[in-house]
Amino acid sequence: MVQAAVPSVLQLVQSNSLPGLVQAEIEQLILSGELAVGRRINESDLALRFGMSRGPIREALRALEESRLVRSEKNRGVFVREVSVAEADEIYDVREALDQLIGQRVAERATPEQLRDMQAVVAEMDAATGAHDIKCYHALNLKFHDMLVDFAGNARLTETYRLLTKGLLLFRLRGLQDGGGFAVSNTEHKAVVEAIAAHDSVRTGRLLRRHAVESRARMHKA
Amino acid sequence: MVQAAVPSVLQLVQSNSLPGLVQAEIEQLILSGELAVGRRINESDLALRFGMSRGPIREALRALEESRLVRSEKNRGVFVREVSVAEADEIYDVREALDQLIGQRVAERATPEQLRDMQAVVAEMDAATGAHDIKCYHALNLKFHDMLVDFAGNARLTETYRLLTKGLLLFRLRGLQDGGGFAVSNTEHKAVVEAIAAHDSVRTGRLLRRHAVESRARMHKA
DNA sequence: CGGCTGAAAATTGTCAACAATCTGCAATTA
DNA sequence: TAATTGCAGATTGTTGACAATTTTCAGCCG
Repeated sequence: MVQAAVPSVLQLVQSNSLPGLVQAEIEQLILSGELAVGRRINESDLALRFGMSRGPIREALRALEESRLVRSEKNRGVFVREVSVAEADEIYDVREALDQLIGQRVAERATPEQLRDMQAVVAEMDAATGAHDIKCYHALNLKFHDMLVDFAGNARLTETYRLLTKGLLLFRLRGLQDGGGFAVSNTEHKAVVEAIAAHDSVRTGRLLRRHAVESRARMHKA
Repeated sequence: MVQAAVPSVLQLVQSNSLPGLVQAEIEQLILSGELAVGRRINESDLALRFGMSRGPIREALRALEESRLVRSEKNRGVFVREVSVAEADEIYDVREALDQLIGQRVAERATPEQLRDMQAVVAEMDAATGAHDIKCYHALNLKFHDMLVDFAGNARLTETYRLLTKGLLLFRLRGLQDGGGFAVSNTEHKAVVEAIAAHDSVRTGRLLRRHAVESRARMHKA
């Protein structure tokens, strides 16, 4: 019996190239923390693990280097990047500007259905806050901001934003701090969603930017 | 700012890897238009041209794919990307937001020496405008905006901005339009530099954003 | 004449081997 | 003992060959 739900592994393998697949795989390994930050990545090990030769692995690592998830030293190997506080600050600078843009656009374009989806996620975050489920809250928080940038309807903006977000994710992996203030953070989310519901693009932009600013402040506290 | 001699080819080859070198080389080939947009890139040809095997070429192409200068189709090859008007519009959306940020930061941080450098480039652009030297004006214009983002003092912002700018450059390669309005464009530059000289970050940000908006409008006219 | 078929050529995808370089450690020497 | 040297193992860098796939084009049929 065949599972028709997933777009079928066959099609995935046919459309995406092998290096592309392992690129996504390695990215997950990094973002999940299984490949510790700062550590060297052994090409042969990965090749063995994925059951292929080193060629595709090297191509994947080259792509990951371009997206700044790894850095490469000639004849020494590629390392999982360590994002410093200073660089996280740089990223936040850019992110604040982009969040304002995202807020404006999403307030202009969000459909009623999309609005309901966002409200649902915010409600789930409330539940996670009540249950003190930090992991769940983080996952939902990521999902929420992913939805926002998607609903902004600008593919290039999405790409740019995701790239920066990955850098921030990498930073948090260094010393996974609690950060605290879930309730406060979700209060800000609610205000954003309300502004979107009112189709007030200026206010949404301002609120989402401020949310980024506060998020940066919470990072500094930890 | 003076270019302090090239850091010697030896050092370059020792620090940068072979794929990294050819990546920069291919990027130049694309941005200079020598590799026409939309055309397929032949790996063997490039390998022959640069005197190496296909391995490093493939790695370079993967990196270029990640930076969206080429797209890759499985078993068919990689193609120089064609940037549509719609995508150029998307890029401009992001660029406007970033230009405002750049303006703010540069107004806060620019040193007197940097200010003089910027004024010098603007003067050169005036000369190029008088001589109707379009090519020269374009080069100086690129240089000017590169200086601005550099002087903003945020490396990640610089990376992000340059990536988007390359996309726009690729778009212009499709049908290299004159666009017109050099004099107008440089008038805007002058206003920006004046605001920087006054260390008025809010005004500089607003002006630089508006400059991007006008630039987009000029693109649409052509 | 136009479209189909299929084999040859061209091209990409992957691999395994070799060369170059780095790392760690033991032996040597002052 | 501390520093240095040299060797062995491990790892990355690059290559050429082969497999898989696509493209091209001549021949054929309607």
